[in-house]
Amino acid sequence: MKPYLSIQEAAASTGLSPDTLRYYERIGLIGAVPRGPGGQRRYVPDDMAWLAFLLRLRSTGMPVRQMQAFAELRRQGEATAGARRALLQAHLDGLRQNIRQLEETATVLADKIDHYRQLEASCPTSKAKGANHAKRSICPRSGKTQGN
Amino acid sequence: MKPYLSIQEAAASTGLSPDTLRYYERIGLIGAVPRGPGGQRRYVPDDMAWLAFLLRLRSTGMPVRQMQAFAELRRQGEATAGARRALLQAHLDGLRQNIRQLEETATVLADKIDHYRQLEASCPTSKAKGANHAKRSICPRSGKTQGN
DNA sequence: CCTTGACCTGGAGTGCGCTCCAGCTTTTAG
DNA sequence: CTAAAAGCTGGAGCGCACTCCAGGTCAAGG
Repeated sequence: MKPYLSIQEAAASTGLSPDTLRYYERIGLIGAVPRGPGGQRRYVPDDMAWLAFLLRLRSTGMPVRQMQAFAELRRQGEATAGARRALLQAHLDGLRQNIRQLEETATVLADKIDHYRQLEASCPTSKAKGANHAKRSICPRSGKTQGN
Repeated sequence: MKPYLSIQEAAASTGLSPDTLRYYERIGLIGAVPRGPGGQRRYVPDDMAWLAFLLRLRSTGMPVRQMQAFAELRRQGEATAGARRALLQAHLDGLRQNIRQLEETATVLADKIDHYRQLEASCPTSKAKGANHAKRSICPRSGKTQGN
């Protein structure tokens, strides 16, 4: 079995494009991918694992700058383990807060959708008008309150 | 009490900049904010509520294009309630999936951090080398496996 | 009345994260 | 051996979501 992947295979396996892989290398997110005799990149399992981790960071909204910082620390070796842990910890803290926020908004959206559903179900011909806060009937009366 | 907010007050209360508020109006995210005699914008509570909702959508990653679509539907009135609900529902579905993904990554990060912590704690002088998957000792032996 | 600061408009500029391109070399299938 | 496909580099270009600017208007305090 091949002990490495071509750039195209690496692209397929990460979901990134070859251009993006080269870009990541250029900006130092992945440093010095080993090359074959013709100068082509040979992505080894280590590279792939690192890429997968980068993608996780990216998917949680870490900006490229920060990933660069992390990559640089990693390149500097063992001595930076503490700094790397701190960076990850900070990111994780932010992420957890972000998740809470998203969950809150998810319930708000769900409520709004429910509201729409009720409007659609219970206001016969003159359809719903949006999230007005009417207490008695959810059907819109008149006046031009424009709900969301 | 003032029944409206100046653009600056609206900015302060939403966390957006006055420029961004004007920009949102230009691109149709908020339509036709009422104006005072001199042409200045007067943000009324309805506008503020709508803005708050937009910000929720934005914070959950909805692209401006989609918010524009939603705003346009809203402008078209009651008849589009169904479409709006569908749009929100789709967004909510995506959001829920996104949250799950983030949670998964959060645990991965937490694990990685734990791993770092153990390395730092148990490998005396030669500090940690990263997330190698060694089974016996977590302390790095030799060879150049570069962990994350 | 006059100044000062907020506001207005249309349009240009910015930072991020890619994405595409030209021009050339290398690899691979027939 | 040849032709097509894939890779390489350096640099330009792009879409998004703002952000800033010039040049002018308006309004509120002294």
